Amino acid sequence: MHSPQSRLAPMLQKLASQSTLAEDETEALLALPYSLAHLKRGEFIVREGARATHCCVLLSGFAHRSKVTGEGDRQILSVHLRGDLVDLQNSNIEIADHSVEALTDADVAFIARQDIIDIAARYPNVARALWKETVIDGSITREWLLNVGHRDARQRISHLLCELALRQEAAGICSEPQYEWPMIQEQIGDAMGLTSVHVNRTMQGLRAEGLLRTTGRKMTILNWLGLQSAGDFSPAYLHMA
Amino acid sequence: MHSPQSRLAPMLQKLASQSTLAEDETEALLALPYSLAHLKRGEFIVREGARATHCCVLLSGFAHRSKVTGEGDRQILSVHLRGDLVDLQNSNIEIADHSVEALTDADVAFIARQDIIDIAARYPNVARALWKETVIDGSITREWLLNVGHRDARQRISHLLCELALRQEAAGICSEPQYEWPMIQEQIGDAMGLTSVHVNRTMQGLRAEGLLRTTGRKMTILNWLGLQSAGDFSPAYLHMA
DNA sequence: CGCCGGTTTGAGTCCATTCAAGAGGAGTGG
DNA sequence: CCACTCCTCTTGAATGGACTCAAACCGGCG
Repeated sequence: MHSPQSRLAPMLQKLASQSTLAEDETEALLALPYSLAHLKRGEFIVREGARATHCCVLLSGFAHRSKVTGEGDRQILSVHLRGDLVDLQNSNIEIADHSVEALTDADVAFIARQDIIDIAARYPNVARALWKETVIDGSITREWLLNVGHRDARQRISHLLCELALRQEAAGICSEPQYEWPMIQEQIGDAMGLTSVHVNRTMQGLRAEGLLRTTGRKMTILNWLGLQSAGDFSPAYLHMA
Repeated sequence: MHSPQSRLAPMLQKLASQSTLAEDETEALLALPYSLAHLKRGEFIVREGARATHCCVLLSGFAHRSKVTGEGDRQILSVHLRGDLVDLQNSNIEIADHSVEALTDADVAFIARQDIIDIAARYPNVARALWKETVIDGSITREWLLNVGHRDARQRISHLLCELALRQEAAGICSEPQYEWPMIQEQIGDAMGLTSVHVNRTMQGLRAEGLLRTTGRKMTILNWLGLQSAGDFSPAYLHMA
């Protein structure tokens, strides 16, 4: 790839893993204007209800998207890692319907909403790739809905662990059997519709079963098949190549 | 609109309510080839795991999308009504990640996947409208995730009632205070992660509070503000104009 | 060394489930 | 027109998974 050095390479890698892009399309994507930012854990990238002006690409670290109920309970909607176009949907709508927050320290690039719209208008195949990205994001959200709606705590948590492990491998961040584990138990609870207390007890169970081990912010999966079956996990919904 | 009579008008109405389309774009959409089918309640339109070949437009009646766990529990992911492009995401992926099923008798039009891709490639603004449709669909799924993850039974059910009432109004199907009610209690349960027994008891509560009345497959909302507040409902996530 | 964020533990409570069984209503066929 | 069936809604009683509300523990860091 002989285009000028762009920090957007992780985004390209992600898109290319799900769509085929021509040379000129790749170059146009890499040539997108962007601004960089380094975020500390807990900083917000977008706030629910704010006017959407930019789309954020994660260059390193982890982020999550969330919404809150009127009573203040938070639902984490998805977890994102390097290369993800975190709030791509904001290219299409005026007002952000959820927040985006850094889960760990993170490097991000902001691309102006209009630039996304323009490149999509100029390159139909790029439009299709971005659209597909949105579709896959939707598929993951639907699986989470199934997870939260119809699986018990042990299954939910195992399922989440499997998903993030697999996505880390796909993004080339980590490989079997050790993975980054960016979430604290309270966040797992907010993602899975459980309390942190119950997450704690359930994860103790998983460890006791010999399925995994955690040390700090790392996780080791000791029994991949076991964890997969504990989580009723099958990766089709991720639509990986 | 002086284009040849097309049964796809409800789809146009839906798209036009969320995006502005030029005359030629409208005509191209209405000129899409399609095949018609009449479905009986309970018939499947697409099955999870099947190869996606067509995209389905609802011309009348209701449909839902769903996934099942390995244990056979069903999660209803969304409910659709006239004008909805029910499985638009299938234009972008090979294998359907969920099923689509008629909730009532319904008329549908099938549009070939490739035709959707082609029209999107030719008309960037149509691509954008379809993409936006996908984005809004995702927003609704995310609100459902919040609903199922962090609200109690009374809130969940009230929220669902509010959403479907509002969408029926937007689609011009019904108007205050009486609405179509296409779901049986077991389906409400499958949508909200509850058992039909508990749905039953909870809805008795809502009726006892004087919030609504149901007769057969119709529902009357007696206290819109009350139901909205019971469901912690605010319509921003629907991204209506 | 003491604070702080995160994890762990305990005991009591509750919302929702399970497992039946019964009632109502709409359609069907004799 | 009645008997029969199927589907949906309703009700009851017992059970249980997850929650609440603390309090204690633990490791890292200033």
